[in-house]
Amino acid sequence: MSAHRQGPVRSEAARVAVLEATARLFAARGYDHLTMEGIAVEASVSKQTIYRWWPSKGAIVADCLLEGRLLVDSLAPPDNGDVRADLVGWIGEVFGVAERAVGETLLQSVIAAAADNPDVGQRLHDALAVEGSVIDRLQLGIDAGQLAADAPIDELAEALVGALILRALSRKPAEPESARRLVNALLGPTPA
Amino acid sequence: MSAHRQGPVRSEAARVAVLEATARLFAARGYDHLTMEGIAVEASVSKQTIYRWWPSKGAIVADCLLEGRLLVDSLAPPDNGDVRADLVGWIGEVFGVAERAVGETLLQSVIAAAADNPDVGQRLHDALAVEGSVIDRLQLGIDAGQLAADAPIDELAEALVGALILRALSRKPAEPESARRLVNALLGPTPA
Amino acid sequence: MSAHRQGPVRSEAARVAVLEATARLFAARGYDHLTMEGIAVEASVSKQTIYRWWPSKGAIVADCLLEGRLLVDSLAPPDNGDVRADLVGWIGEVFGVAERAVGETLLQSVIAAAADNPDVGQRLHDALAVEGSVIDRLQLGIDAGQLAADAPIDELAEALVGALILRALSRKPAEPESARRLVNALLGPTPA
Amino acid sequence: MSAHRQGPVRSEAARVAVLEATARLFAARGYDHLTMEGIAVEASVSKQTIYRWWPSKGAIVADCLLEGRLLVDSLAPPDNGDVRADLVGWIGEVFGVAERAVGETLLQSVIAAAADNPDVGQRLHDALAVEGSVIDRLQLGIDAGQLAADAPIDELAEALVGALILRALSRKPAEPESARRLVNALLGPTPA
DNA sequence: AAATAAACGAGACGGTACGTCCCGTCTTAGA
DNA sequence: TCTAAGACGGGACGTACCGTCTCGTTTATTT
Repeated sequence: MSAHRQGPVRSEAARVAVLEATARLFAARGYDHLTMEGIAVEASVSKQTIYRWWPSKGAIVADCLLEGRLLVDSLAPPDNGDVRADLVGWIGEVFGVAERAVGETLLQSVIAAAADNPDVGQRLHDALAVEGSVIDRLQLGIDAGQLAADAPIDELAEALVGALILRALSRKPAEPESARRLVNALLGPTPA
Repeated sequence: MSAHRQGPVRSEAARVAVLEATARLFAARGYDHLTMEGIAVEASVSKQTIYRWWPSKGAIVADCLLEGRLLVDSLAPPDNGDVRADLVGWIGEVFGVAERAVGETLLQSVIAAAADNPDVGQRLHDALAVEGSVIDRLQLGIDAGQLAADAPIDELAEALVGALILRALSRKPAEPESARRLVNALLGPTPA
Repeated sequence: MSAHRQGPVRSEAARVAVLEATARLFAARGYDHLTMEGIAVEASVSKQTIYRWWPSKGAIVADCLLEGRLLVDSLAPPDNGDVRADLVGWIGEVFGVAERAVGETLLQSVIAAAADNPDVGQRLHDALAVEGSVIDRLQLGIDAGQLAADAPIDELAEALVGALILRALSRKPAEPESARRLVNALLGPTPA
Repeated sequence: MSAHRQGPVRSEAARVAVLEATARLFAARGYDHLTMEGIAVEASVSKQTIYRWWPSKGAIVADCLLEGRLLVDSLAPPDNGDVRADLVGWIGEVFGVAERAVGETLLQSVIAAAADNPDVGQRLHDALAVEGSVIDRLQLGIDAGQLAADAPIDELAEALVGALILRALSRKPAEPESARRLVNALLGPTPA
């Protein structure tokens, strides 16, 4: 007598194969062109196995995001001493990553996934605006005396990332000068 | 002698029927559930007529946006005297509009459309951040002496709208308090 | 060790439903008005299921023919003792069957199908001229001493059926007298 | 004041262009692939002009047939002295013509057209079995004493042409030997 | 060990929508 | 008033995926 179930357990190999296949296809063709059948074939897994563990392609993408398979670490702003300069540089890099993919996908694809699926939205928010990266960098700026001690870093991070997303959506090229203006508008000019 | 082409001219009735049908279905069921066939039926128009003039559903939605059939005027921030209070109220209203639709669609749907289609992205950017509304309201704030004369209103508008989009994507409920914090973070505290 | 493939097996129910629906629609509206979509609906089967197993409507019709779902047995010439009289009667019957359908279809429809699809052509040839019926009846005529022992029954059957087809194509009404002349021309006059 | 109608009369150029285009496309791609739009483009004529004068593609094909634009004169059996040999040779030639086209079309295409359109059927019957050619040749055979004076040439011609059509439909290759057997079966062996 | 049962690959199934082709009718401008 | 050009509503095409459902095989428990 026991609560243990009988039979084989979930295959880790299948789970990983699905996530890897998804990340691969996502990067290559974008969220829209991602299909359950395509993932199944790419992962050499049956559709049933996918549907057994994930309810939708959005859920798989959310898991990929959670495991850091989609947006690479290089998406964390660097720390070279100057908050403003670091953020300006980071913005350029983010767009660079975005444009690496076919067309210009990646960031837009993630946005599409987020618009389609609440989980992805949550994770996107966390990944970009919360879980460290931007907020941490701003905190370091405060510590270094480059920002006011009471700067509302949560809101600033949100606004900064939001502006980035808006630009990605509107396909405005991200010139350094415009990035600089944005950062200055949010953080104020460099103190004397 | 003439460059005029021969034959019947594009049917304005069909054009309008398609845009109206699209706006109707978009509002009712969201961008994802919007289909070319559905539009054709709703508009009592043949699919071929749609494909003759628009390459994709994204393009139709972009035209709707351009003609103001999707985001109603109520999306322009009001002018009751106080920039900050007006913007806070407006944010709530925007999310209210969004949630009016089935599920919680509208804004998210527009974002999905934008992620899917460059034209929609452009128009979204213009409609929300540029063509007046927010920027105009900020300018009025400067005129009223509530904002610094040299406030970078273009960038601030972009950041504000961006933050809104990010929140819509992450499905964070928009409590007034949080809206207030965001506005204060961007515009600075009310001057004495 | 096994060559058995895995997974579900072809649904016999679907196969039969398609053939029955095809036979029904074919008889009712003719080959030209037969459509893949119509068959799918009538058979309550998805189009994909049809295309999975048949490349074209011609192929489905060929299968119907093979299973005797289109040209009923009554198409075999009877044996009432006199070859010539039996064939004359049979010709009238064939045209009668043909005219039962809307317009005057059936035989013409089969011809259209045959012109359209090699398989149908083969089967039509076999069904009418070879696989028994006419040839068998001629053989009985030889056995009964009503035809010369060395009569070239294969060729005669072919010519007889061919003449029928030609008449069907040219929509000449099939009067008994003309049928009699045809039979006499091919089999020679009744021996004394 | 007069009964003459006003305005331009039917354009002979357009009429001929349509028939020529039809014959060209028919020979090149067969009856099934023939389309009204294709004819209009090929003939540099508007669809309306076609529909003004012909009710269907079948009717156009019938007109082509009537003007001898589809089945060339070479389809008349030659006269080299021996009816039987001439007919055997002619059968081979007919199939040769048929197979000249892409796939194997021509004769089959004509049959398809006949099955589709009563007029074409009539004309086909006349062109092949009546209006001379085969019947005339048989008459010459009678005159030459190679056939019985009372041979039922109308019926024999019909049977002969019918057998040809049946073979075309069933895609049986037409070997000379088999053609010879057919001719002998119909005309009887060469008299001593 | 045997029995049991879940997970797996493969893939057939009823559906929905796609984007294209042609139908036959119609509207417009030019000759 | 006939014509070329071509837009229109409609219907069918053949394809791609959806999410569900068998199959037969493989594997891990539990008797």
